[in-house]
Parts: sequence; C-alpha cells; structure tokens
Amino acid sequence: MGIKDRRKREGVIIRKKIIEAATELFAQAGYENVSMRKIAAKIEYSPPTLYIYFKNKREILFELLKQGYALFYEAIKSTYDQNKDKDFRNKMLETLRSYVKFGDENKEYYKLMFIHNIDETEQVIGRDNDRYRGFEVLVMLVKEGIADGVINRSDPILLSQSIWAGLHGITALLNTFDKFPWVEKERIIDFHLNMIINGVSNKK
Amino acid sequence: MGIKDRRKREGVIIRKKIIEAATELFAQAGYENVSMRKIAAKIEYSPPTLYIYFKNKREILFELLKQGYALFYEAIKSTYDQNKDKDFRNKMLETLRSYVKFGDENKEYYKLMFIHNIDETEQVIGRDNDRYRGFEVLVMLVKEGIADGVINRSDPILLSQSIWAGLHGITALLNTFDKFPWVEKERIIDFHLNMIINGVSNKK
Amino acid sequence: MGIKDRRKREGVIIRKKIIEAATELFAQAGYENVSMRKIAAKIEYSPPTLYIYFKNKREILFELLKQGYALFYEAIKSTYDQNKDKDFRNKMLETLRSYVKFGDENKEYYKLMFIHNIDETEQVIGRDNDRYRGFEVLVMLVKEGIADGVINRSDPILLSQSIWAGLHGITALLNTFDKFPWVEKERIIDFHLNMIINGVSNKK
Amino acid sequence: MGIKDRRKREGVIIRKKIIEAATELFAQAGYENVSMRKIAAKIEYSPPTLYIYFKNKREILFELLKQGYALFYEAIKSTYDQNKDKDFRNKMLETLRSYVKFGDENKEYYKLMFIHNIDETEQVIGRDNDRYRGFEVLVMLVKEGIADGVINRSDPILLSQSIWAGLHGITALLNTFDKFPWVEKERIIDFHLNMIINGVSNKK
DNA sequence: AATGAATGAGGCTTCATTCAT
DNA sequence: TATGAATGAAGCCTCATTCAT
Repeated sequence: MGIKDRRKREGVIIRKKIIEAATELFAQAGYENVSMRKIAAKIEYSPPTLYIYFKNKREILFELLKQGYALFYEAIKSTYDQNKDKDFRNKMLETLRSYVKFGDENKEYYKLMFIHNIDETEQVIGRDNDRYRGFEVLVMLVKEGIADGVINRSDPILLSQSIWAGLHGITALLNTFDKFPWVEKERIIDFHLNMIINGVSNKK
Repeated sequence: MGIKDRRKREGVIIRKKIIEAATELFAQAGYENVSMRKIAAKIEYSPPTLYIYFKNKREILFELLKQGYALFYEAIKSTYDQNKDKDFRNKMLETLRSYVKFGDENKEYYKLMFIHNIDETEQVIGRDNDRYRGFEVLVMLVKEGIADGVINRSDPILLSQSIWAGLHGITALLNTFDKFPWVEKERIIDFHLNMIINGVSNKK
Repeated sequence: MGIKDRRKREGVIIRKKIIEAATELFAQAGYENVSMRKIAAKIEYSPPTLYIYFKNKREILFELLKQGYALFYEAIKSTYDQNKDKDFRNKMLETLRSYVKFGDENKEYYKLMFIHNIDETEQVIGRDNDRYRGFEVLVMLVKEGIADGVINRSDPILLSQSIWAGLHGITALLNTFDKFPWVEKERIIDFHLNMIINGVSNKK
Repeated sequence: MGIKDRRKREGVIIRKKIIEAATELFAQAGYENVSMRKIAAKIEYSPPTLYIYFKNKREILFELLKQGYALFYEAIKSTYDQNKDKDFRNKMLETLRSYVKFGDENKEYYKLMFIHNIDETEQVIGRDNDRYRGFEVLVMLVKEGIADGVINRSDPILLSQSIWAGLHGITALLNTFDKFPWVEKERIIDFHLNMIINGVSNKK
C-alpha cells in the first residue's frame, strides 16, 4: 500500500471522527449552538483543520445527514427482509417497529433528519440519498397488504402517508417530549403500532 | 381616555408587534437563528427598544408560547364544546380535526410549541399554561368513547397518548415536509383522522 | 409659605434623595458601575426625572463630593475647636483621630473624595469647596505645635504634608483592604496616630 | 529555531503588548472604563484578537496584577538584600524608600495593586502571588530593628502595619493628587520616611 | 414635575472562516 | 497535513440621554 493510500485512509478516519463529534454535539445542543471550534476541540484538532476535510459547517451537516439516511434505510430494509416470510401482520408490525426503534436508538439522527428541518436540508436531497427510500419500502409493504386482503383497498400512497404520519408521531413525541409522563415506552409503542395497523385494516 | 391610558395602549400594541414579528421569525428560522436585531429590524425599531417591553430574548419566547398555548387550548376546547351533542364518532372526528387544523393554520406556533423543543421551553411550564390542557380534553373524550362503547376498553391514558401521537404525526409532517408530494391535504387529513379512530375502535 | 416655596422645598428633598441613593450605590459598586437607571430605581422615580434635578451623572457626583467635602471639613474643624484647650499633644491626637474616624465612618465619601480620583474630580475644585480646607486646619495645628515646642522646627507645610500622608495611609488601607488581617482596628489607629506624632516631635 | 518557536515567541510578544496597553489604560481610566475595544485599538488589533491570548477581560487584569506583584516584591527584596550590611537605620531607610520608589516609578501598577481595589482582585490572591510578600520583608526588618534596639519593643505586626500605612500614604497621595502643591518630591519623601522611622524608634 | 418611549453608542464575547506558514 | 494568528460580522444586552407629552 502506497503512502498516498495510507494518507487517504487517515483522512477518512478524521472525517469520520469529525462526523461523530458533530453528530453528538448537534444532537445535544442543536446545530445552531455548535461551533466549529467546539467540534474541533472535541476531536482535539484546531478549527482550521476541519476546513481541510469539509468545505464548511453545512457540509458537515450534509455528510452527517447522508450517513443518517443510509443507516435509516438500512435499518428498515433489513428488518423488512428478515421478516419476509412471516405472516403479513407480523411482517408489517416488525417493519413499522424498526422505524420507531431507529428513532429511539438514534435520537440525534432522527431529530436532524425528520424533526428539525434545517435551513438547507432540502439541498441534500436530490444529491443521491436515502431519505425517502424508507418510504418506498412502506409503499411496497402496503401494496402487499392490500393484495393479501389485510389492508383495506385504498390508494397505497395515501395509506402509506398516513402510516408514516402515525410512525413519525410517536417517534417524534418520544424524542421531543422526554419529560412527558408517558406510559411505559414499550407499551405505548406496541399499542400505537397495533393501532395503526388496525386503523388501516379491513374489519373482520 | 387619559394620556396615561393612551400610552399604555400604545405599549401594548408594540408588545404585540414584537410578539408577532418574533413568532414569524422564530418559526421560519428557529429560535437560535433569530437575533434581537432581526426582530427589531422587522418592526422597524432599534434593538434596545425591545428591552423596554421584554426583559430579554427568552421572555419574548415565553410570552409567545404562553399565547400559543392559550390559543391552542381554546381551539380544541371550543370545538369539543360545539360538538357536544353530536354522535360520538363525529364529535371525536371534529375535535381531532381541530388539533390538526390548529397546527395547519398556526404553523409557526405549532412548530415552536410542539416540534422544536427549545431548551428553555420547559421553564414556561409550571408557570400556569395551557400546554397540556388540550391533552386533558383528549382524555375526557376517550373516556366518553369507552363509556359509549365505541372506543375499545383500554387504559384511557394509553389510548390518549397514542391518539396524540397520531395527531402530532400528521400535523408535524405537513408542517415540516412541505415539499413532500403529499396527496391532497384535506384528503390525507381526513383519511388519517379516520384511521386513528378506527384504530382505537371496537370492531363491529 | 407660597406654593413656589413648597415646590422648591420638595425639589430640594428629591435632590437629597438622589444624592443619598447615589452615594450609597457609588460606594457599593463604584461610580462607573452605577447607572442612572439604578439610581432612579432606588428612589422609585423614572430615569428622566433625575435630569430634572441634575444635568447629568457627573453633576450628581460633583454635588455629592461637594457635600462630602463639607462634612469632612466640619468633622475636623469641630474636633479641633472642641479640643482647643487641651494640652497640645492631646489636641493634636484628637484632631488627627477625627480624620481617620471620618474616613472610617464615611467610607463611601472617603473613597470618592480621596482614594479614587474620578476623571474630572479636579473640576469640582475651584468651584468653592472644602476639599483642602481640612489641610489648612492641619497647617494651623502644626504651627501651634512648633510654637509650643512640641513639634520639631521644620517647614510647617512639609510637616503637614507628611502628617497628611500618614493619616491617609491608614485611612485608605483600612478602607481598601478590608480583608487584610489587621490587628484590632482601634489599636492600629491609636498606635499609628501616636507614631505620627512621635515622628514629628522633638525628642525629649 | 523552528517555526513553532518563532510563532510561540510572537504570541508572547503580543501578550506582552496587550498587558502593557491594558496597564496604561486601566491605570489612566480605571478598569471599568477600559473596554476590550479600547485595548485592541491601542495595539492596533481587532477586539477578537485579544481573546486569542486571554480568556476575557478579567484574565488580562489578573495577569497584569500578577506581574505587578512580582515586580513589586522583587524591588523591595533586592533593595533589602543589597543593604544587608549597612547599619540598621540606613538599611531600613533604603528599603522603605524602595517601596515609595516602586510606586513612583510604576504609577499604573501601584494604582491597580494598592489604590483601586478592583472587585475581582481578591480572586488573584490565593493563586500564588507576591501581593503580601513585600509585607513579610517589612515584618522581618522590624524584628531585626527590635533586636537591634533601634525600634521600640512593640508587637512587630502592629509596627509593620503602621509602617506600611505610612508608606502607602505618601505613595498613594503623590500618585493620586498629582496636582496638589507638594513640596519638592525628593524632600517630602525623604522627610516622610525619616518621620516614620523616628515614629517607631526608641528615643535616645 | 414626571415619565413612557426611544435610540445611538458601545459594553463583552463568540462565530465561521481565511491565510500564511 | 496541520495550525497559530487574525478578523469582520454579529450575538445579547445596558448605558446616558433626549423628547414629547
């Protein structure tokens, strides 16, 4: 391996360190309240060093979001795949649950990706990203459900949007209102997911 | 009317102008990104003037939130009251709709009250406010529904939290993702509300 | 008594209140750290009211100093007069003590008059004031002492300046270094005054 | 010399320039009346640059005081050492003179260290500093004088405090009242120092 | 006599970013 | 690659003061 490659690899490592530090700080204090200095301090480099790896603060956010979207899509898709052969209701339940779980386990990412709408976030979109690919999995799932006779025969897009709203609602509230006296977390999530599925299902 | 009264009233008007300007700016750009300078510029006063009417930036936010909570509660409670005598499902539908409608018609308030969670917001609570009184209306409604036999016999708190999550989901997404290709707004809202009610109802 | 007189008298009262409030605040926090607002708040008037009675902040200081100088001179002169008939050493001791006592009992005034040298304080001088009239008492005393054979035959001005320095030293240090581990206050003062007198006296 | 060293040295130079500018300004106008802007202007840098070298305004004062205390102690101690072998009265005279001389030649430092008592100054103490080590030299001297039979047999602490007050008096007055019609400076200082020594000496 | 309203100037400080090394 | 040095812009906020009423 040449010297060039080693350097490149080191560069990648530092980029990663920056992203990690930024993710943590952004989540704790909010994008606006985190300065380049603070990110630099956290990784024990000087502020100008960040500019070697990222054009500016926004680019750090963008990269971070891109990675977040990828993780997000991966989480949902793999759950869907792993439950491919279960009966539909369970497959759906687990896939929806993976959405909420992602938000719960990656509060920082979820906040930045789906709750806050940072100024120019839209600009990341269009650049190839996985932001809405999770939604496509949902549409697919819904279509299966209709074919299966479980989900009621409506516009799959409409259904998917409604379901997404249901998922986002619980995920966002648990994230944002962490001091609200929720009933036990597993219980409210489970109840809510079933409520959603019931809400879109044919009555027996 | 004495001179004193006129002056006082003028003061009240400026306070109102400040709140309005701040509401708009905070919602657009986020609390952290709005400076006193910017608020002052928007109402065409000098920055120090703001400090005549509000102790500091936080107090502007507090006042704004307080007003928002009051409007919010009023919107929901009055809808509930006006539909008191309708059959339960319609009463519920209209009350839930009033939540989404409030969020849709007061995007800035909704964002500040329920989407962003500004650090200091928690401090407003405790000071008498209407933040969670809307939730109490919901609990009441749910209990009626259970008594009525429409809503399934579960923990009313659990049910209410789930419904709230459902409502917040659609309200927040429409607010935040205004560039997403939603199906027609009235349609998705209507569908979603019915989905929620179905989701918590006894099957016939 | 006419209405005009009453008003005038009321004006005098408010002026006095302002001076009192200012004296206290200046002494506590230093001239620079006291704002017109704070003075106004202390007497429960609005800031512009102060400008009815004083041209500006400096004028408040000047007035205050003028009063301080008067009190100072009065304290020393009256002590001198009251001890006119005692033997010289005691007369001197008591007069010198009255200087230190004034500084101890009027810390705020002493600080403003003799320790800090606020910007334009010099401007107060020239306006008739009692700043240096205390010094004249001292010169008089010294001359008496020389005539009396107690104080050594030197330039009375030189002697007086040296004595003043001695007095200022203890007064200022006790005022400024209130956390220094002084021996008991009465004791150090008494010792110091005797030291001064011995220092300028003929040896027996 | 490496690049790093040169940079470091340049940094040290700027720190020094800041301290010098601040010393002059603080002494002239008082700590409270000197703004970071003004210090920056004096050294022809932008205000934020100061924050590269000092955390905040207070730290500039602290550093400055620390240096002043060191210079002060050094001045007195070295004089004492240099006169170790002279007869006691001369040793004492020269040591006391070095105090006054320090104050005369370092008016700004003396003002900041012993005349003004800036709120936060107390906080520098405790951090290792030389503020009161000069006083210890004085105590030592006094004890020698007692042993020597020159100084009268009193509490050495009491004696030292009284002498300090004497020294501070002349130093502070000459510093603060530079427009007062003093007799010739050398003369008043010399007279005053002898007055102090006589004041604490045994009569022959 | 008294004060609500208003502001230009300026206080301390942090920011994102650039540049030379 | 890495960073010391530097800064224009801007953050929140307080000040002394004026003016119309």
